[in-house]
Amino acid sequence: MYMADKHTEGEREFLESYDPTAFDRPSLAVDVVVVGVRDGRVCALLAQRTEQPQAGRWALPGGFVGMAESLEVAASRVLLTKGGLCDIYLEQLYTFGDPGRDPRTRVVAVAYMALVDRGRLEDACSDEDAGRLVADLDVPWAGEAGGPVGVIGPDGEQLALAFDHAEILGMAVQRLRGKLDYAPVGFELLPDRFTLRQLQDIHEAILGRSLNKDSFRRRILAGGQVVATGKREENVNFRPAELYRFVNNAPQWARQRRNHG
Amino acid sequence: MYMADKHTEGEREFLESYDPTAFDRPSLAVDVVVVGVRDGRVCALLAQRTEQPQAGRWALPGGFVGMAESLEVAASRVLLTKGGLCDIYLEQLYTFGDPGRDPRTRVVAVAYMALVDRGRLEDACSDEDAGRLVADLDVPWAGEAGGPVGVIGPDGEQLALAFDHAEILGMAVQRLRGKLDYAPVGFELLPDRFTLRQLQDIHEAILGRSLNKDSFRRRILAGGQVVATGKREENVNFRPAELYRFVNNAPQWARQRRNHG
DNA sequence: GTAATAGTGTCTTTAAGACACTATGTA
DNA sequence: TACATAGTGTCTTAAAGACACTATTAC
Repeated sequence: MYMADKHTEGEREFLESYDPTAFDRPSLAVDVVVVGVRDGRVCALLAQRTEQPQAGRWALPGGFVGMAESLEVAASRVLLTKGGLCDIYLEQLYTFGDPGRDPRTRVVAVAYMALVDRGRLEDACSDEDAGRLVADLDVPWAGEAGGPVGVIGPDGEQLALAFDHAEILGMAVQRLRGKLDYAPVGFELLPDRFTLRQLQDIHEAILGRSLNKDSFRRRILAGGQVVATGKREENVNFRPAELYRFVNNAPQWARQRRNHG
Repeated sequence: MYMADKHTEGEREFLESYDPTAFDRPSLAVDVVVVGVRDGRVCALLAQRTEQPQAGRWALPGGFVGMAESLEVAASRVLLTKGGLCDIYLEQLYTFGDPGRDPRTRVVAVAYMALVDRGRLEDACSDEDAGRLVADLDVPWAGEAGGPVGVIGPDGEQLALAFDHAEILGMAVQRLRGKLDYAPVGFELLPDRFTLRQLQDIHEAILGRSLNKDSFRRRILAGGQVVATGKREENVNFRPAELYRFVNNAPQWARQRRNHG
């Protein structure tokens, strides 16, 4: 057995018991939660499984990690080959490794979360392929409690998720909510130019509750991460709002945590 | 190649390309950062490597993940066999998978963080074994910036860390700092009965800065997570402080996130 | 008594929530 | 003009920081 022998000392046991070919080892995969916000609801990209096991169920895009490939590169590859997306924000979420989470064999999945604006999300989905779908999330808990999260299909029905992917989606929502008050999450989910109202809608969708308009504006404007462009939105039936853009001025107390790579 | 074939559709490529025996796959290990606080400094358990590669350098306790073993169980096993510790707080930190992080072969490490009070930490270290050490951390950044973290030996010298373990320690410090204001971190690092001053010392050590005494007391007492025991500390040369204990009253807005298992 | 730290009361400052009000676009 | 939303000013409230003050124990 690989298990450490208690009778040897220190790190020696670690090395002596190590033989890269002698033992079975788990398969290693990455699964990517591609998150967007659409009409005030958080949504994610899913693909319907066509083969056993779990045929017909909806799964996160994923793939196995190659021997010479970093986890981030594997996630980017999945994003490109299964969603046609590149150059988007990506961060590691959590690693799911319960034996039995995949009925075929032991598969440990490193989950990543990608944030895309609505336009790019719909491009990823409109690849004619009927097996792909952007589904709204149904979060049954408030605050940061956490737990599994369901998905709602285009006709309002609950979709069946494959494996432990409801848990992975739950972790993504939990992480998003937690990051919202110290990281520029919203800007990854919006186009380059956006109104403060659009940004507030994003925040409200992620948190699952409404926010105070005045306080939100004050907080965002005081934060110094947005700057007015002098331009205004068009094609609206009422007073058009100022368009802002995100600036990464990285103040000294910078709290950004991008890829930890 | 494992890489998805772009010419097939949906999840089919995922399944067709999958053969659990056909391809090399990374080894999977867990590394555990056993964190404590000692004399106002955050410290961690390390073991000196006795064999190549990286012989003489200091490493986190770790071990390979068995085929039928969950990641949490593997981390608990490492904690028990390499530190004699059981039944302590454990949470997943981050997964480190850069090719080349281990010179022997591709090893992906799921890092966990364990929190122990000072007494148990010193028990873990005092196992006569000279290859084991509890070392103070040297955090070269403020706030939540993140980055590698060094360790200081008993004579004040900087110790050489193995592999990417300085990065893993950095992630542990970053996570601890981030959790401090919404999770009952300090209680895991203290004995059952503690004074508010001890709790404040823990917070200050983790954050690396001093805190306002009044505000800290108000915040902790208002939080409802501690209750006075009516007893006082003993063997001090001045007015003894009230001893408190932690209560998990789990209010409805509960923000605890223990093991995500 | 003195020294040293525990613990309280209160003022100031800061940021969020509430809400009334003005501004500016379309139809 | 009416209407709908954008954006501002100000009052209230809650929590943190500052600081003076009292309390209690060892010596």
